[in-house]
Amino acid sequence: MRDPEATLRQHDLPVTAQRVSVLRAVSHHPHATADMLAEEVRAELGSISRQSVYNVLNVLTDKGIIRRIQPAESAALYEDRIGDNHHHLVCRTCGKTEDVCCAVGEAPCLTAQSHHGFKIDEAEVIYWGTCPACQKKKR
Amino acid sequence: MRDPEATLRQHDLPVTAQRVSVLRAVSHHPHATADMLAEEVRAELGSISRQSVYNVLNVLTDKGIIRRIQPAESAALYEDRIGDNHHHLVCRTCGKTEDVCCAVGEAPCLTAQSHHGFKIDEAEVIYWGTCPACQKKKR
DNA sequence: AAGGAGTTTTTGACAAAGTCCAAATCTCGA
DNA sequence: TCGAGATTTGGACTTTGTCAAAAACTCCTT
Repeated sequence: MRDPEATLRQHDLPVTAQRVSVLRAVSHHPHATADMLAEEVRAELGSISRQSVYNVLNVLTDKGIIRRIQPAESAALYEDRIGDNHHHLVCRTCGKTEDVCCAVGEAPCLTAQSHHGFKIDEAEVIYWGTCPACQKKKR
Repeated sequence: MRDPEATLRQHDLPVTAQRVSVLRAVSHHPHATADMLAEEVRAELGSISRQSVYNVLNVLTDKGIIRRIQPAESAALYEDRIGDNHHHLVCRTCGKTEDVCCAVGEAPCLTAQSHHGFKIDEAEVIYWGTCPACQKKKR
């Protein structure tokens, strides 16, 4: 994210310290939870309410400025990188999350064979496995 | 699910009324939440504690007798149909969930290009879209 | 068929992640 | 600089689920 303020203005969102800081936090810490981001923002601004973090994250997500991912058994994670249709790799043991390029092609990168009349707009893919660190620990 | 009792015995699980009933409920109502299943079971047994529903669902999931799916913004859903590596189609508006056959092949049906050293064991795919009913309502 | 060891079920408290609402505060155009 | 309208706050509340201890039950053994 080059310039949080400019990004907000581009989307007709009033610029507030909370929004700028949350946006910067998401940018610097991809795949962080709302809670982790709140910590980050507090380090910068001194304080922010829990509700504001959620407000900001919801607005940014609605506007398509950031993307929300919600792997099973985890709080929602947020990321900066949007529009490139990449997917995620999640460690079953420690929850570590990494980006992976789309295996197939353009979004939606997969097409269901029988779509039951649904109008599909996204194919979300999560690869589940064990990260290198957790593989070692288990041995 | 042909015979809930036999299934439980095959997995060395003591047969209890609660387990039999929950298993039957999952079988008759694929993609139901723990809460919906509890309702179902109450209609059959008269009552069951919330904790027992979770206990049973957890045991059955651990044993691989049923499968848990957790689409974003929804409570966990359970289903009977396992081992065939099918995926899901979820309506963004009403949450309606349907099965779709795997678009590619055997499990894990996709392989990430760069796996970052992870040992991948499953590729979970969720197709997001709008179901026929919700498409009509919006117009 | 009864006894008992070991599981399950139940009950009630607790926790995490979010949302709802109203009051206070802030942003930005005029 | 003012003020309308949007945002932030604080606190209560909801949902989904887990923890722990006591009561009840299952099923093996005799």
